[in-house]
Amino acid sequence: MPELPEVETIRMQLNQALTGLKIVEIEVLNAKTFQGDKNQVIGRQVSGVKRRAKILLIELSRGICLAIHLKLTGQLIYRNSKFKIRNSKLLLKDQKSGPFEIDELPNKYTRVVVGFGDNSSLYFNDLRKFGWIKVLKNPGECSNLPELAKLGPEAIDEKTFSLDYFKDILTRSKKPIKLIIMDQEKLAGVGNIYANEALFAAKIRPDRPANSLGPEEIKELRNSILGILKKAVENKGTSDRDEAYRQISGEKGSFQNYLQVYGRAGQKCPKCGGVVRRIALGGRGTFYCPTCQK
DNA sequence: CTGCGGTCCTGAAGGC
DNA sequence: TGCCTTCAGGACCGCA
Repeated sequence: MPELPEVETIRMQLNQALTGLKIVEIEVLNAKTFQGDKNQVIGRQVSGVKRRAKILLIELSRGICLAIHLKLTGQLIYRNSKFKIRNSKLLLKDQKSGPFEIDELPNKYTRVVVGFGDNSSLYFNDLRKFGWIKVLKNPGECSNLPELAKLGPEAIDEKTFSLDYFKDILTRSKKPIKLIIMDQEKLAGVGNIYANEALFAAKIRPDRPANSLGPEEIKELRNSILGILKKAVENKGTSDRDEAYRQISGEKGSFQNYLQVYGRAGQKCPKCGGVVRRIALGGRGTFYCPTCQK
């Protein structure tokens, strides 16, 4: 599922691909996915692509902005004319790592298609239909959007996500620590995968009450969150089991190769050889090593 | 304020 | 084989 590193990867790639292009068409295949008036964005040029937490902001001319949340199964795939058909599949040309097979678009999960002036297209695919695109009229005042107004500091930014701030929010709650670091109002951008991985790296059990962490543990957990998010961005995100997340080319990320506990219930802990356990916290799958994490 | 559970949605997996 | 039930999961919403 797309979390901060996946959305940041998509942001950088879209910023490179879309900046300067003019939107000429919006095709809405699932009405609930696109909220707002598409006529307000048609004819406008992309000035840049930003991100806040897990939300993408495609900024357009005249102060209009498209906000996009991929939720669980959203993908943004960008296609231009550098494709050719072979055996009903498409192959991407001029890839450094050699051509790779990608599906034809639109597919059965395509909910919105954005067409640009150079004949390229951006496909919003979303199996579960939880994701959305919203038209914002005042991007300079993104606080107008409830989803943006309440967000905590960016979990990848060591300045606003300071040690003092982290200590403060942890000492105020006795909720399980994993729920706190996944709470977007307290810390923005961490989802289930990176919460599990950061807690493993910091050797802290996910069900520990937040206010039971000592000063060294708090420091260690903050460093783990910052470090893992940065490494995940360097690896262009995690394309795990349900295969939902893709880069805008359709390629997978590679951070799934570095996962230690997420999705590995019953398998050996990579550190101690014990068995990774799965519990439920806040109704979400939670993975940890009972030996390594205290 | 906190905490809990329902809701959205689809496909995979399990039961019989 | 095939139908039916269960479940995952980010964020919101309503209720106790």
